[in-house]
Amino acid sequence: MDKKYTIKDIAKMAGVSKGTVDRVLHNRGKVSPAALEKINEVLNVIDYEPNLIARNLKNTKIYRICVFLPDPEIDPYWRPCVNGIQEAILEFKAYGVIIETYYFNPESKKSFLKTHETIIAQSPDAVLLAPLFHKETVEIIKQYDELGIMVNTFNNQVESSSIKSFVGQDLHKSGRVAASLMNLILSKGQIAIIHIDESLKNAVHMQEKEKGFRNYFDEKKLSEFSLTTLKLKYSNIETKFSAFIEENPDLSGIFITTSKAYQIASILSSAKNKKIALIGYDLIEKNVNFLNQGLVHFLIHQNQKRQAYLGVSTLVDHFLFRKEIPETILLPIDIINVENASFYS
Amino acid sequence: MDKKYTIKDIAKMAGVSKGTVDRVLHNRGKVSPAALEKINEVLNVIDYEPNLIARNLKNTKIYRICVFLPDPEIDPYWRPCVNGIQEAILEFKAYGVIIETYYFNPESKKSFLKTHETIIAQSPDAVLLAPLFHKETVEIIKQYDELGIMVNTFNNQVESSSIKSFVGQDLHKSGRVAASLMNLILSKGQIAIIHIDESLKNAVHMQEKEKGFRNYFDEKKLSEFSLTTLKLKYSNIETKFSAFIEENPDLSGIFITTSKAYQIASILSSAKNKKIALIGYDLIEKNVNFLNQGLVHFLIHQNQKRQAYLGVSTLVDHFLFRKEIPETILLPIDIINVENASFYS
DNA sequence: ACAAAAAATGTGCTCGAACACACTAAAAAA
DNA sequence: TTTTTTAGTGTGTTCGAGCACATTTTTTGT
Repeated sequence: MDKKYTIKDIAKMAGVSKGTVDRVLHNRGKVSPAALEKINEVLNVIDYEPNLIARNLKNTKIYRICVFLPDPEIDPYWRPCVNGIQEAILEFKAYGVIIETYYFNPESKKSFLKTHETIIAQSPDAVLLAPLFHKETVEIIKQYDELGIMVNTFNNQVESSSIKSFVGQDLHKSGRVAASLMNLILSKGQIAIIHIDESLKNAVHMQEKEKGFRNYFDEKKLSEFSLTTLKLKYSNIETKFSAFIEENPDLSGIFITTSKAYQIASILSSAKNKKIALIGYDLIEKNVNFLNQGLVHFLIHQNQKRQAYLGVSTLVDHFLFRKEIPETILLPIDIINVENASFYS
Repeated sequence: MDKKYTIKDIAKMAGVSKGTVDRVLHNRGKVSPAALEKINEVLNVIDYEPNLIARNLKNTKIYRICVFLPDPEIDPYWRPCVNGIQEAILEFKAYGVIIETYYFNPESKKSFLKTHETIIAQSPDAVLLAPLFHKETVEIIKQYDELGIMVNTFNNQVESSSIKSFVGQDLHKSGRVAASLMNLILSKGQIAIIHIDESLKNAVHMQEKEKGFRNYFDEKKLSEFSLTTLKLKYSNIETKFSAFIEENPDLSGIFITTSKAYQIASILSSAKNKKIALIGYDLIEKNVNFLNQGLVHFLIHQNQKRQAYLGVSTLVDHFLFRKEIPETILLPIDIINVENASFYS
């Protein structure tokens, strides 16, 4: 009853050879109607599942997957991705899957394209890609497509018909989540939406979050709040933000659309400023420190590690186990405060 | 460089036969010091990883894992677990792993022990167990141990030296998480901690959550709050709770330690009561409905589905891939509000 | 009716690890 | 010296799917 049936079993039951069973199962070669019927009869009765282990054993092909992402040395946001990929490397090494990471400078389209060339030269079976530059991304995806290289994207969404899959988060919704939390902490006042980013290549990212954030307040008709947007660059954070605080004494909440909440928290802490509600992104160490100090109220966990891991593992599942690659995997928008933070790192 | 080395490769390189390499790798049989050294030399240079696929192919053993949990028909709390197990069944069927579920009546120790007998009769390789009755659990675990059946537990923690592993959540911490959210919604007032449970077998569970909840308020010295505990049984919820509301007009928050928040929300909604902050557990449909209506503010996601899935998959990983079973897997305490709920189901 | 072509079916090898078994050579016991 | 033991090594088979190739059967053409 529980027995695992093999092709040999089926052949014996149907009174044919395993070759014929194989032809029926894979719909290849010539099979007489009589044999077809006999085998189908058996297949209808028993519950045949091919042994994936045996199937893959024969397949000595080594799969090469290249992961193409910004250099975490330049933008530490990508550091957790590397960990997720590392995990995948160890897990799938034993299955003959080689996973390699290639970094590019997120500031430089040239570096992006150059890294792309390097990857092409490796002739991988698939590429997992963090598509920062829209136009260039569409271009290189076209190239991969022509070379028959499967492409999967993560973190940033790009609309292209050649893209098979995307792993990431709904940024608009994550902005709304932040807004709902802000609305819980505060009952009125001015709220600043602050974009801080070194590369400014994440403009779409940040804007999407802002839209979601504003959308929540608009939808709920929360007129007792006023929302201001502020863009900061690495070089001018301290001066520009201090000036902003000065000009807006009623500021009661800040939503930081990137993982740089700690920079704002740090300025606020040294300024011994009155309580301002702070909501940011990502469980990086500096952010968690300020969360523990009570200066940051909530962090939204983007789970880059899992994004990268899933990006790779769906590809591996496809190659090794012929699983279908889901079109989009949207990771949950985890709400983190000081009490549950420890479980997410 | 990237090559996957096989035992045959090593044998050739060391100038011995694959049998000798096998003896060295598995430390069995007799090997001359000379051969040992030659092989170790090769092993030091290359990075040999046995092909798990080939290893498992030979192993035609069918593993039987029995999952032992309360009947979801009696307590719907366990419904998601069944889904998680179903997922595991499909995923591991192809590897010759049979996973069967056995239900017991959570109200009846007799049913618990009877189901246990049924499972013993199956002589499984491992059991995944939701240990409701403490004394009986310790007893049956001893039996499993003597029969060489591996035991893994989930959801409820039981201290026993024979238990190999536990998958669940830190209940004390989850109480603290609820408290921190409550403290965010309210600035003062009376808060009720309500225990609702049909079986009352989850007493330890609920108490642990209450302890964590109270611990938060104690630790923060939030004297502007007063905490009251209320125990409700299925039969008397409506009357007893209505009376409680009447007696406590200042009640401003309720923390429900089980998944029955919807029952309280339903009473509050029909009573057209003034805003009372509600925090409960579990993303069951009725709870999510009240979350969407704004009557429930937060739900804490216990992720029973994942608990059950991980409970099974760690066992499978152990049998199939000889992975070590982690002693405890603590799932994150997910904070859910109306904005991010959709991503968790 | 016979050869040739086409259709249908069966056989046998491969993948890599694991392990049983056969075998050789050297050491110990007779 | 011959026999027995044991240390050490190699060979060969198994697992199940997949596929190339060989073989048999049937059909077609002349």
